[in-house]
Amino acid sequence: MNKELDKTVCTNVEWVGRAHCDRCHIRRLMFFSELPDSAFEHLLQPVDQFIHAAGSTIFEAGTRKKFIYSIRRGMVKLVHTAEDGTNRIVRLIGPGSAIGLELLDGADSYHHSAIAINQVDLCKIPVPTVEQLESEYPELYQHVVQQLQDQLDLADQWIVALGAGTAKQRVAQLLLVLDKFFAENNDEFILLSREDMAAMIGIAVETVSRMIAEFKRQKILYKTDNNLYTCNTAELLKIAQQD
Amino acid sequence: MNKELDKTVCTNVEWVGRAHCDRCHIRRLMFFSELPDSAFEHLLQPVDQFIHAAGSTIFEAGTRKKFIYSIRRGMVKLVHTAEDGTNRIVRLIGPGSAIGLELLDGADSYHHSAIAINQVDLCKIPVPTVEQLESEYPELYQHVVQQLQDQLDLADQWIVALGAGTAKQRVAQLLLVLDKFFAENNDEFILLSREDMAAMIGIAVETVSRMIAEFKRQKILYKTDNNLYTCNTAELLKIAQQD
DNA sequence: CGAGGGGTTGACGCCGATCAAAGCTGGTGG
DNA sequence: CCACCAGCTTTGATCGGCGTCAACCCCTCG
Repeated sequence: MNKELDKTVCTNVEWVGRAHCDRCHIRRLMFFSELPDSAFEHLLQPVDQFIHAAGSTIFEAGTRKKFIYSIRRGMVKLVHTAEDGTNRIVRLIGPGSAIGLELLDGADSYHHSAIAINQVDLCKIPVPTVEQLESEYPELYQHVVQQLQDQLDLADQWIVALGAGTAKQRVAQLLLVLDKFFAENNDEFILLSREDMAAMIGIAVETVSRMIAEFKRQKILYKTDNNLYTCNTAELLKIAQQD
Repeated sequence: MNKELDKTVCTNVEWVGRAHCDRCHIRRLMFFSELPDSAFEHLLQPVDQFIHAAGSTIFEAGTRKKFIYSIRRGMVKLVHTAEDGTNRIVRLIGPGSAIGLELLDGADSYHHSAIAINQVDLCKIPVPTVEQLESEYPELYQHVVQQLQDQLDLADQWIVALGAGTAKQRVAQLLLVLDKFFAENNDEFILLSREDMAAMIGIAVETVSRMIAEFKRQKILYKTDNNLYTCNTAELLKIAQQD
């Protein structure tokens, strides 16, 4: 695979302000969805809101911080970097999901690196605050369980869909995943860099490029805007599953 | 991949008896490890213990049962079967781990099929019983979270180690995984069928066979007993990571 | 304007899928 | 007890897909 060492990593982060969960207008999507407003009156440590620029690192694998992050907007990749510098994207995380949950479970450092793909808007929640709220409101456990189960399903889907088949099938599957990922808003989705796509499905960058180019030529993949695309899902499904 | 339809599935199951969790001598390994003995006095529905023969199905994906299973002994494979009959092994589960946890989270059917690899000894726990105990003893949530997090880590490891690299590297990684899986007892481990190994790492059966044969010839993999093997982990690591 | 990064395309060689056939093993029944 | 068979494993031969190296294009930014 590709063995590029980290180029200068952009870590452009902007502090938006203290989060006021009791007044959050998307709270039902977020990590504290089940809690009553009163839960936030005496937090051990405050929750802060940040905006990360595209490409900036949210946290790095192995570092011993004590925060989990709930994604409000944008798309995050979880990356595993091997000793030899090879890195593999293990999961894509979007709005409403949380990352760094391994810290809630005795882990003393993050298991992956988390990097913003586009501009990401998130809440940074201290672990002690989560633990405090868990003890006061056991229903929060339900939410953690839900989050973990969802991510486990994602990981399994990753193994099944993106880890087998020919290069063309995998790219088709990947496009379907991206399409579904953005489905809430509209049919359009952001096409990732070829390098990211290659790191997701474990094939060479050039091969990804060839397949994408072929799909474009066959009008299975249309460009609608700058790097917004639409795809013919029926056709992609056929390709992904043939033989 | 291989598209064999289900041959006659062996479902040889033997009921061992009612489980008495309060007297279980391996309870600290099991699903109810944190609970006091008194917790089991008034269970909504009883916990039963079973022995599954090698190859027998514990549950099938999509079926609407209401039980989770805690593995006492043996090895279980979680299998995803695609529409075209292709099946892929998504995870290996061993003693102390639980399967079917998706039911605790609103899922109305199992996400995978679970099949015993060798003889498996397990406890069959009704979901209502778990929910009852969860409400009485919130610390049980911690254990569920732990289980899910462990399985998520396994899935990620699967993606990283078994989903990339050459066929030789993947087989080497797989042997290392098997070795670690059995590490508690001794160095020896059971070598799976070529078909299972192929379904884990997404390559052809014949290729797996070739690689295994090559490792045997190079004395990196020794047969010690019937189908018990030992491996030279240092050498395998070198192979798995080279370039 | 040049430099640099990402994307596309071409040429080539090797890895691994596929098809085919031949050991090997355990189980079954005569 | 042996013959036979079915299923698994091994090995060989062939061919296509894809990784690799390399050149070129396009766009952005200094």
